[in-house]
Amino acid sequence: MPTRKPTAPAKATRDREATQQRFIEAAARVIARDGAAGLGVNAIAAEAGADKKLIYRYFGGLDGLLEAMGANTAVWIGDALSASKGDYSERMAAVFAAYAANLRGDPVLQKLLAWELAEPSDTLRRIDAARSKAMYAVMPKLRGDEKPPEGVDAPAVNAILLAALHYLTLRGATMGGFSGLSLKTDADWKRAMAAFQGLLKRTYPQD
Amino acid sequence: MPTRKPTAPAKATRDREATQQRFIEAAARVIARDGAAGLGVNAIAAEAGADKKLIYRYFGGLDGLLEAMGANTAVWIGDALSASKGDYSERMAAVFAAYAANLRGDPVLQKLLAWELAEPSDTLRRIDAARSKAMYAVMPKLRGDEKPPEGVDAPAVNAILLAALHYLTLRGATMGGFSGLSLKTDADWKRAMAAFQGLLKRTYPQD
DNA sequence: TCCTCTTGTCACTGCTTGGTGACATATGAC
DNA sequence: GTCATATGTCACCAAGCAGTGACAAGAGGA
Repeated sequence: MPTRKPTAPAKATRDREATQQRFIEAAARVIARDGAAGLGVNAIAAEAGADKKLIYRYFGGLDGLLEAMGANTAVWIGDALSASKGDYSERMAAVFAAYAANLRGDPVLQKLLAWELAEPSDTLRRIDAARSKAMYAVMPKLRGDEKPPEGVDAPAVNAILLAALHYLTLRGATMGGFSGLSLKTDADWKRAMAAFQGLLKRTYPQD
Repeated sequence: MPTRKPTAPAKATRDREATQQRFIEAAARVIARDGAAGLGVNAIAAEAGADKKLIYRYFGGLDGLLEAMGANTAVWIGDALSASKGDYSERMAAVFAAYAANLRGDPVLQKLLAWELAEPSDTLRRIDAARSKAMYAVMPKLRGDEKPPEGVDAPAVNAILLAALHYLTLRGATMGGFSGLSLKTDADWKRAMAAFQGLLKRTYPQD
């Protein structure tokens, strides 16, 4: 009795880079669908239609694959800046709105953000560092020459508003709202963004 | 050959309620230590020093146990309200500070909040509903008779600030900071709370 | 043609998980 | 005392997991 089937057709094409890319995209799909919970070499390999052994061979394991995936994250900023006119608070609000819309449409990024809050791991910390560098770099550019008003701790305020944006986005995606504020429809988000803009207006007044 | 050891001493005392309580406390310890990831009947039973079978018998399963645990959550509000003097923004800031301090010292609640963001489940939704009812009930009492200023969407603003508080607390616990704002020491938090208070002051001005 | 290295496939181990059936024993009613 | 029942204990199962060794087969150089 043979312990081995006579043969399998083997992959039609033999292309390491293409296979790696398939793994990376599969990992993103699995995260978007099942979140960090259902993440594992078995699930990713099944999604990619390839063998999990290759994950170890090409990426050294699951962590390596996730880092490779994190390195591929898009930039999602930039164009919001070019279109920014008006005073500081208006430009800030425009960037906030653009960032919010982008975040709301990116389930993978959402899951990564949620994952970071749940369990700190060195891998996640590295992914976060690479990703958030782009965001931090925007802030000074955004500010331009203007100084924040007296008595306003601009970095702290911006961190607060950004934190709220992250939290509300995640809550909207999972629970549909937070603290009595519904966050399902576009109208809901318009209301929320108006409140953000109001806070910015009052923090960085007339220019 | 016997399939069974002659005998085990059996629990010293037989007390269903005490055992249930041991399970509830063990579940809280496991969550505080390992987060939602390492949660499971095996881990909880081991932590409680009891048999997992009893979890099914007494709580109907893991979900029932978690709900029983959620029902035991403390109130964490109330005394902050009694000590609240001054205008609306000052009272609000006092409640925020009290809530923040309480949240920062409650790893179980932190893990539950993070878990809610990661994977929506009916159980978590029920726990959240029970817990947040208390918070929602505070808001109107806090507001008293005063009306919010024209053009201010008070519920949205409060949701934003509360969301930021949650997010920054979780980020501080896992990553030690967010968006360039350090959130490790008490001084860090004093700075953050000052920024919160500034936002409240500007939103709900002189009274 | 032959030979070697890489890419891909599969079977298998060891471990952990959620969940259950079978059993032992303390407790309290009678 | 007698005995039913609640309480606690343990062994076991099927399923899923991460990780690895052995093998097949395409690709390309000599």
